[in-house]
Amino acid sequence: MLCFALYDAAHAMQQAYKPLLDPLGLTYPQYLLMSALWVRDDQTLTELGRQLHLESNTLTPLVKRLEAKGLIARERDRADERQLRVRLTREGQALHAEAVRVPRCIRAETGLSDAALTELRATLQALQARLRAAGMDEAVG
Amino acid sequence: MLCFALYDAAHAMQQAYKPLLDPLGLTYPQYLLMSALWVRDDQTLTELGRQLHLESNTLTPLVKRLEAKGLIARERDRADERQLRVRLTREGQALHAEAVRVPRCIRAETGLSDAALTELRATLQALQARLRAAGMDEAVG
DNA sequence: CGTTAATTGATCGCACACGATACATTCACG
DNA sequence: CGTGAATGTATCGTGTGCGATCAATTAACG
Repeated sequence: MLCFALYDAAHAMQQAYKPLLDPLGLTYPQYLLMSALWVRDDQTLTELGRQLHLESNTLTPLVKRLEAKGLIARERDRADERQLRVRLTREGQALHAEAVRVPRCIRAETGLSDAALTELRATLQALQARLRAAGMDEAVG
Repeated sequence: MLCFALYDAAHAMQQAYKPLLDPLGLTYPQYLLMSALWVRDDQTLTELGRQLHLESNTLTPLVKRLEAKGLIARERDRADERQLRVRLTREGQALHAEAVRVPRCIRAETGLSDAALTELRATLQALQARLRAAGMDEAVG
């Protein structure tokens, strides 16, 4: 059962992150969203949704909790007030410095070589793309 | 970011299962639990938890929902009344026949060869084991 | 210019998942 | 035997995720 191996490994990964993220006051999905903003700041909700493959019904409360922590700011786009722009606050930017060591700790725990890690990541990305493409076909056909 | 690739692929897998599980009236975690019972019937909650890596606070409502659907039966062990034994009902056993085609459909969607699928599964199992082992060490140390 | 269609977020309800805790049952020890 | 520790399950609160739906804003069309 590949499906269970994937489900199980994802849970194990989330639990491995937990002790590292707790001191930062972040949950795992919150960390992923912050990571997206650390790569590129000032994105709209739709843009973040496209990257994380999450809908507004998941993102809206997620973003609101990060706002409540003072890590990000939410404001409407002046040009198109339908769009919500999400930006890092000074605290949110500062947290990046503390968070940089997190992925290194995880990489150590996985015990994977650089090559193995890169290959696994590529395999998973391809798998995800295939599964989503199959889903799209089905919706069309 | 391996962590996101894993997170994302697991979500894609869950979404790929959805259209196949909807006709069966099962969610993805419910399907995984049923699969465990289809492999070995009449297990205690703790045994199921060890296989799925889930706690009682997740399993109890999950099992109750499957009981509400009439797929399983919950009853206390006669010898040790602390333990809850979970058994398939006739309907639960019958559902197995309808569910056998599900993993084949998914395997087709992944586009993975037998060898690639086996290797990926092994890699994920090893990764899960490493991450959980690292977590145990930390708890001890 | 005004009505309609499309886009964007937000809201609601349901189902996990987990930490912390409570409770009942059984076991171990004196 | 009786009492406290250990075991097994259930409950509570928080935080995702998603389907369905709604409101607000903008764009498109006659």
